[in-house]
Amino acid sequence: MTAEPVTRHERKERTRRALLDAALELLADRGYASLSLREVTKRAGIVPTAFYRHFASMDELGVALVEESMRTLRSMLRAARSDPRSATDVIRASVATLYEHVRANENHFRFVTRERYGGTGAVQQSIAVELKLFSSELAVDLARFEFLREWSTEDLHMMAGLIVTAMLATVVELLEARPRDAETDERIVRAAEKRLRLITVGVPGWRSGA
Amino acid sequence: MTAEPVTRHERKERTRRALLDAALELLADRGYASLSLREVTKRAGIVPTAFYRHFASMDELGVALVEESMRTLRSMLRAARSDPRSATDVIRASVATLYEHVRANENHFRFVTRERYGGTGAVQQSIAVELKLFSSELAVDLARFEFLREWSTEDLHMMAGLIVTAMLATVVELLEARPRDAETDERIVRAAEKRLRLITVGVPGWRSGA
DNA sequence: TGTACATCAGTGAACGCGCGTTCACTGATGTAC
DNA sequence: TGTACATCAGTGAACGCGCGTTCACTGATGTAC
Repeated sequence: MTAEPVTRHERKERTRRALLDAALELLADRGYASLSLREVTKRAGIVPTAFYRHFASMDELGVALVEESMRTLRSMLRAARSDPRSATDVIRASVATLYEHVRANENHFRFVTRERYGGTGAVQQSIAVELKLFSSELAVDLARFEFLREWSTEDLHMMAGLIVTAMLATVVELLEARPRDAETDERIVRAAEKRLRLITVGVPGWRSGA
Repeated sequence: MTAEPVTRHERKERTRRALLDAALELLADRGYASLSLREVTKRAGIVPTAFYRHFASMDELGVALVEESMRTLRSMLRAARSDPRSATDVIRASVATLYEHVRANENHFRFVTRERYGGTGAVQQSIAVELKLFSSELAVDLARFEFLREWSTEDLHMMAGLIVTAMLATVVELLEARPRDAETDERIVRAAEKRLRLITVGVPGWRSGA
């Protein structure tokens, strides 16, 4: 039993966290546009007007959620890069990393996949920008592979985009998996690996000028 | 100048059509969940309460939009099947058909791509079901190709799902194309063809048991 | 360490607004004879 | 064809509700001396 002498700054940070978490929880089965400021504050345990001590608007909170979620996605990319399992099978290791990160951060992944095409609000624009950057990072990673050495930058971006799209489809499958058991997860992971294999198995036969 | 002797039934049908169109127009830059009954009726030119003469709820109107949109997608699939251009290049012909249908029915395609992952409402569930059926239809089409003869049903569905996902990504690119000119469209169409080629070029090297 | 004042996260009342839905209605169209 | 009644798409007033935002406030925490 500690006395917990929290500073005012710490308290404020906790409330901010509570607002973000409340929003993420409410987003479990709805779109961001349908969230109301009053709902979020109610769930966070503060009065509606106190919201403005932390964000100027719901849009601002939404963009903060995008940034936080993209941090999760980038940490996943970093983990995939340095995964020792990659030595034996890059695809298997990458999908495994994806799987682990999705299950550990379902709210973030659900938010991104849901809002990705949701409209033209500040949240969606912010996600579009971030996902393009993310896709570019992946393109750089792809360029390191020996068998992709002679590919043009444009083709690498095309492939990266296709992989990101295929991976996000896998994310959606994982989030909507029913029943929620190891067998279903296993099936989805295998399908994701197959998709990636189908994409990469064509690489040697690829003619850039096609 | 005809006298236009419209029956009561015809008038009702026109109003229903006006409601559907009003909703589709409002959906140009927002998600379905953010649409209000009053907005839709206002744009359709009727009083809010008259809405109930046509739909029991906004959910019901939304599901009607899904059915209508999926009819557009199916007509596209039918057109692609019988396209004479396929004789020389199936991929090029299919992407061309997609392109034409998207530009001719932007509202329907925008609606489907937007709402696909939008949440767990009646509209989203309805889209999920219809897209699965659509993907299965495509799998059947794929089975007709000589070089896919020995593929398992499961693998054909996997490939069909990947193609649908890649195609819907292309749809989004077309709908968000800026600037709106022939050059930009051309670039997107070429990228879409490349993606499909990358997917299919791997087919001969595919090991089903991989 | 003790005091006096400043800061500021959170409160609670109040506002005007658009919402979905009810209800009794109107008047043109449809139908039976 | 003409009349009398039925149908029903659309009207308009009204309701209670949750919304975002304003404002003056409270009282605990922070700071200066």
